Amino acid sequence: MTERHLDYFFTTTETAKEEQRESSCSPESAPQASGRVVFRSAAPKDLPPSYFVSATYSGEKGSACIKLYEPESERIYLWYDTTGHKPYCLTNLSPSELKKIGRLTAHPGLVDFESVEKYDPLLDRKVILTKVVAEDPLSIGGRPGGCIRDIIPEEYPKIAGAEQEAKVWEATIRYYQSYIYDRDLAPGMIYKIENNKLVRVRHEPSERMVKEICGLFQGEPEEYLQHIEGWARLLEYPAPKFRRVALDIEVSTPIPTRVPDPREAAYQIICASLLGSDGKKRILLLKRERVEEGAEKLPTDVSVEYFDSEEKLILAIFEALWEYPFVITFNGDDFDLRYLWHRAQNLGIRRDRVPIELGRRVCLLKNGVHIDLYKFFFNRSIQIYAFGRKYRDMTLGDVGKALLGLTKLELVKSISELTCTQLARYCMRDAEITLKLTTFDNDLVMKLILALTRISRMPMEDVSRQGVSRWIRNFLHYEHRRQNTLIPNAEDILALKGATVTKAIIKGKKYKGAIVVEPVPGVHFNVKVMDFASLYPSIIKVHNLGYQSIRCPHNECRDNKVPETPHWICKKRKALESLLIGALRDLRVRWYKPKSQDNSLPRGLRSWYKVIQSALKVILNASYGVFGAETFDLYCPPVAEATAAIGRQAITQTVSKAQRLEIEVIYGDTDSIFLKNPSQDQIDVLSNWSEKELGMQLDVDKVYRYSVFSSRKKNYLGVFPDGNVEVKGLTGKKRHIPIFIKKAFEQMEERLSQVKSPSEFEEAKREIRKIIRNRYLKLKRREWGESPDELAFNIVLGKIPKHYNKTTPQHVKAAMELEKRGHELKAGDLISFVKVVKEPHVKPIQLASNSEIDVEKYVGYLHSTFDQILDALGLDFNEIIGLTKLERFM
DNA sequence: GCGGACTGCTTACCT
DNA sequence: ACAGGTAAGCAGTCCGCG
Repeated sequence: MTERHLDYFFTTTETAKEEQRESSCSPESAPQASGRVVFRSAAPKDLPPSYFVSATYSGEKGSACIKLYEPESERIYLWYDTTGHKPYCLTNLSPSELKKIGRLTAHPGLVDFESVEKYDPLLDRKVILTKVVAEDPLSIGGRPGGCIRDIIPEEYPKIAGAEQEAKVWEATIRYYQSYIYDRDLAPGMIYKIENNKLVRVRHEPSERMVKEICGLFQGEPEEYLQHIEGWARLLEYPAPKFRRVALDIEVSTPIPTRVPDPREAAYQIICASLLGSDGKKRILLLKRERVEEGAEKLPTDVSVEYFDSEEKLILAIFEALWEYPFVITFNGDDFDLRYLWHRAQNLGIRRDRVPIELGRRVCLLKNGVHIDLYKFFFNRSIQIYAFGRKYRDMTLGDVGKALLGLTKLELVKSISELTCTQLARYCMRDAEITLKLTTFDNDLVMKLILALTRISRMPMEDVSRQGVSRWIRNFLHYEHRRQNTLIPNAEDILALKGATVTKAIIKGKKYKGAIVVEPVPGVHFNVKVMDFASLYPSIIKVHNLGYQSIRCPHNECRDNKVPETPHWICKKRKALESLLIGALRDLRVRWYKPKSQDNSLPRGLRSWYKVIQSALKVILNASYGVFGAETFDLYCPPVAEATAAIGRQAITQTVSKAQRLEIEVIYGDTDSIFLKNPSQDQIDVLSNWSEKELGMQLDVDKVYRYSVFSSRKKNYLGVFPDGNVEVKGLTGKKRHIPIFIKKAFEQMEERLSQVKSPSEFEEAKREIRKIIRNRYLKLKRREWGESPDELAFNIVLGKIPKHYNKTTPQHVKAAMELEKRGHELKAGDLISFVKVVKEPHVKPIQLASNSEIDVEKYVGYLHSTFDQILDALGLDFNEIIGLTKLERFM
C-alpha cells in the first residue's frame, strides 16, 4: 500500500516536470497557489496540429475563444480570435431607418450597420437586410433592460407607425456558434496555430478515403455529392487519445437520506478520488479525529493522500482540474463541481485559483473540457439508439452495471460514519465506474462525443449535454450560413406553412403517424422480415422534404401532392434538410454500416466505423421527429406530417404488392413487413419493385426460424435460426414486472428456443404447461424466498409525488409511504413495491414482509403475462393451473 | 350503496 | 424538451338498480 501521510500533498515530481514544459507558454493569469503558479494555457504564437474541442466567448478578451487539445503534450491551449469577428443580428430595416432609433444609436454596445444580401428560403428570393454589429454578445441579446434585438422591434413602430414591421433574425444564436459558422470552422477537427492564426490541417489518409467514398456515389447530382464529401471528410478523420481524469467527491452530511445542497455547500468535503486515464489513481482524504482506520485494504496501485485541512484538499483537487485537459464526472454539473465551487467560495479561496466556471445549469472548466456523463447517458436518443436500452435507470450504479458489469459499493453506514478506508474504497469505485464509462469498448463514449461534435459543429461540452434536436439544428444553421441563406424565425415558418391536417389516432397528438399491420395470431415457421433502410430519412431525401420545399411559394409545384393531405412539395429547389439528412443516411447505409461489420478491416478502424455508424443512427432516428417538435427551431409540422403520410403509403403499397405476389404478410410496423415462408424469388421481386416504384431500398433485415404472435400489435416473440430468442413488447420482458414472474417467462423462452420444427412443438407445450403450473404452485404455497424481493414491481416516478393531481397510481401510493418515513424522492426515481392484502393494497418493498402478500394478485399477473403467448400456442392458463370450469366461474 | 361500463391517466414499450 | 401508435393496469366517474 503506497499510503503517504503528508500534511499537504502538494506536487509530485511528474507535475513539477510538467510545469517546466509549460513555462514556455505565456500565463494568462498567474495567481499564486501556495507559492506556485497555476496556468491557464494561452496558446503560443505557433501550435502544432491540435484538436478543436471547444469554443466559448471570453468576456475578458471580448472575443471568441477556442480550446485546442494538442495530442502530443496532451494539453489544452486557449486561442483567442485574431480576425476581429463580432456579434451581430439581422434586420429588415435599412441603416438609415435604424439611425432614427435613438435608443439603438445610443446603445453603448452598438458598433455598426452594414447592408447585406441574403437568400430568403421562405420567399425563395434574395433580400437586402442590415447586419447590426455589436461589441459583445450581451448587447445583441441577453442583458436585461434593453438589448439590440429587443430595441428594434419595440422602438421602430413608435417612430414609423405600424405600417412597416421591424423584424430581427439570427439574434438568439450563441455567439461562439455564430463564430464557428461564419468562419466555417469544424469542431472536433485538427487545426494548428501559425503566427497567431488558426489554420485547418488536412490529413492525407482520410482525404484518400473521402475520394473513395465519393466514388460510391458517382452519377448523383453535384449539389448532393458536395454534402457527401463534406460529411465524409468530418467522419473519416481519426480520433486522438483523450487524456482525462474522473472525479468524484464525498461530503460529510448529518442527514444521510438527503443529498447536501451544492449551492449552500454547508458541509465538509471529506474525500475525493481522481482516477486518470494515464493510470494515476489518487485518493484525497481529509484527516478527521473520530474516524479510525478500518481493517480493509486498498489496492496497492492507489496513492492515498491525507490532508490536515479541507482547503488544502480542495486546492489539490483544483490542481488536477487545471492540469488535466478532460475531466469526467457523473452529475458534476449539479453536484461535484458545483459543490467544489461554492465550498471554495465559503472557505475564502481566491476566485482565480478556482478552475471551475460556474453556470446556471452547467459547470465548465477554465482550462479544460468537463464532460458530465449523467447528462450524456440521460439523453434518450443515446440511451436507446447508441446503447440499445441496455441501461434503464439513469444512475451511476445502473449504467455502470449494464455497460461495464461494475457495481457501486454498498454503503453499510452513512458516508460520515465510514472509516477512511471504507470511504476511500467507496469513493474510488465511483470514480472507477465514471472513468470506465469513457474507456470501455476502445474509448467508445469519447469517440461518440467527438463524432457528434463534428456532425453538429458544436463544442464537446455542449454536444454531450444537449439533445439531438440541438445537434440537428446546429448543423442546419451552419449550412444556412455557409450558403448565405437567412435563418428563418420559427414563427414565420409556422405562419407560412401552417399546421397539420390529418387526424391522429392518439388524442392530443398533432397528426397521424405510422401504420401497424394487424398480426396473424399463431406460430409461423420460416419468417423473413423485410424493412426499409432508414425509412423516414429516405423519404426526406427522395421526396425533397424540408421547411422551404413543403408548400413552397410556386404555383407550378402544387400538383406534386403528398398523399392523404393537401400539401405539395417543391419541384424547383432542393431543401437543405433533404440534402443533409439524405447524405447522412446514404453514408450510413452504404459506407459506415457495412464497414463497421467488415472483418477484413483493422480492429481500430472498424471500431471507429462502429462509432460513426452509431452516431449517425442516433441523428437519423430523430431527423424526422424534430420537425414535429415545437421546441425545434425549424419546427414545421407539415414536414413531419408529410413524412409520415408518405411512410404510410410506402408500407401500404408494399403489403398490397406482397399479397399480389401471393406472399402471406403476417405482420408489419411502420417500416417493416413480416413474410411467411417466402421464396427467394418472391423476395427479389418485392425488393426490386420497391426500388423502382418507391425509390426506396427494401431488404431482408432478419429471418426467424419461427415467430409467435398473439392478436396484439407490437407484441411478439421470434426465434432465430441459431436459437436466440427475441422478445418484443411482451409483458414478461418489461422492466416493471416482478422477477418472480420474469423467471417463469425466461424458462419458457429457453424451452421455445429449442423448438426446431412444428412437430417439436407438442413436447415443448407440455413443458411450458409444467413451467407455468410450477410457478403457480410456488405462489400458492408462498414459496418465493426469505423476503418478498422477487415479487416487487418496479415503476419509475414520472414526477414528484405531490404533482400527481389527477390520479394516484399504485407506485405513487407506495412512494408517499416512503416519503412519510423521510425518504426524499424525485422524478426519475424507481419505486419498488409489492401487492398486499390490506388497504391501500401496496407497500414499498423496504417495509414489506412475506405474510402480507396478496397471492391472488400475483396469480392474476402470471395469467395476463402468459396469455400473450398462450393464445398463440392454443393453451389456456386456467386449464393449466388445474381449475375446473366450475372453479373458474366461481 | 354497489358494481359494471366507461374514460382518462400513467408507464413501458415499438418503429 | 425528436415523433406517433399500442398494451396494460388502475383511478375515477357515471349510471342504473325498486
